[in-house]
Amino acid sequence: MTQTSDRVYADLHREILTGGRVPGSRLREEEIAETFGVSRTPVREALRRLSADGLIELIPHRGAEVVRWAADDIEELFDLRCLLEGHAARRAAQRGEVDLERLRELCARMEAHLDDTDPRAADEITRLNMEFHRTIHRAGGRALPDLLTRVIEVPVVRRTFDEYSAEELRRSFGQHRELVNALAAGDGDWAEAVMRSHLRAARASWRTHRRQAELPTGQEPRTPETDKD
Amino acid sequence: MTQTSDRVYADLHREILTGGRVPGSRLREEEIAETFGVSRTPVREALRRLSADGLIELIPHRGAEVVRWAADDIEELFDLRCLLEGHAARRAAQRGEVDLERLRELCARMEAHLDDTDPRAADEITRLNMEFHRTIHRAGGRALPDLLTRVIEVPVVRRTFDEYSAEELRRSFGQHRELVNALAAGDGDWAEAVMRSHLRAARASWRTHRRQAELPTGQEPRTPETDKD
DNA sequence: CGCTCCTACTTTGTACACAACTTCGGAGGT
DNA sequence: ACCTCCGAAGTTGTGTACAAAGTAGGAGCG
Repeated sequence: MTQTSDRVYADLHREILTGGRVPGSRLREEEIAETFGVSRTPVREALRRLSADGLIELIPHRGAEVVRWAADDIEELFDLRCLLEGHAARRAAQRGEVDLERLRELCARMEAHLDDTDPRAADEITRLNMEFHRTIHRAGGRALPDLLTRVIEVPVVRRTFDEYSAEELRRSFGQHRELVNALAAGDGDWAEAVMRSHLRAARASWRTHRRQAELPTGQEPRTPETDKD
Repeated sequence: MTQTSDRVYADLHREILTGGRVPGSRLREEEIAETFGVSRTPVREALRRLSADGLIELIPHRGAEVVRWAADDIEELFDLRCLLEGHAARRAAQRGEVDLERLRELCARMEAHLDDTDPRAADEITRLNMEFHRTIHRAGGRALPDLLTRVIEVPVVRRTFDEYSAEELRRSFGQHRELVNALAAGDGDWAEAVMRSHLRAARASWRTHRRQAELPTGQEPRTPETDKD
């Protein structure tokens, strides 16, 4: 659990989220064990944790495969995220234990990448943005962070901020700043409203880019394993 | 994963929820392995799953112990449950794919135990009630059931319907019936409202019985391992 | 030609042995 | 008397071997 297993988990986790492991592809224990140069034992533990995260599905005596999410499921997750993160923002504002300085620092670091043309800038923004939201989750209560992890990671799969236009980025960062203001004011209603609109905007953007990304490839009409569910 | 591990997981899960394993007590792999007559390997897998459920906490090189939940944390979980189950009820009503016949059957079976004096009746009602709520969760979307499991199981620890008075039971069952009506009507607002009041009532009952159970024992002021968190 | 059954292979599930880490106790020094 | 350091006991982490289950391919039969 502590060292080898953690490393395998973290690496597989990243591979799945960045698209190195395609949804539907199988994960064989031995193959992964060889790749990382470890035995199957820590690999198994890592796979169980990924399964608990909802990122892969374990089938008895058959192995694991990366979960495929239909568009409807992602829509549902956006709704849940809106609900739970709105709640987290409200609670964080009311309890007043949120680390405002840290949030402002994260805002500044994200804004510093506004005119950054380096392709890796999107990854960095994604990381900072995740940390920004997580900070609010933690301030919202004890049970919220774990719950939100399951809801957020999935729609984030294969999606980073490189799909955002400069204008969308600017608006998104502006909402972050307003969120910090609402939290600083201790106004739960305000914080929840900003968070909800922030996430609705993200969903709208996702819908737009999804349509653009879908048509060219043309691999959607098949729905290989989804139809039997 | 399939046979031995599942059995160990299910048994430990039940032991924790029924109070056989007290919060704060440690779980040693070897002891559990001997008790069940299996090796440590499936025991480890079961412990990881319980950890993912939020029922136990794993400490590297030290072992696992049953999670202690403070009263404030349980309050928070009731809030989240209210939020998510209300959402589930709304969605279930709007989508109209809920199995109304099954819900009515579960209602009838619960009501049949209203005048049952058998002490095991409370366990049966708890089981039926859980199934009633789960049916609605499933009708509310794909991601909701797993999410709600984590939120609901914890406050249910060591608590069954034997603490309910006959009047509380009757009111609770009446709310179930009204919920079915709201779902049948496809009225999302109605369904959500009924669900939320149903759960708020449950929380009020929990608060009352908690105060009664707390004072006699007098073991609360110590807070053994909680103070360091 | 198609269907069924059987065998061989692939992959996961469990047991067991050893290594690594943490913790607690006592001996020694200041 | 107290603090520090060292060592032994106990518990988890990892590696490896074997058992069990599932899957796919081909041979035999209808």
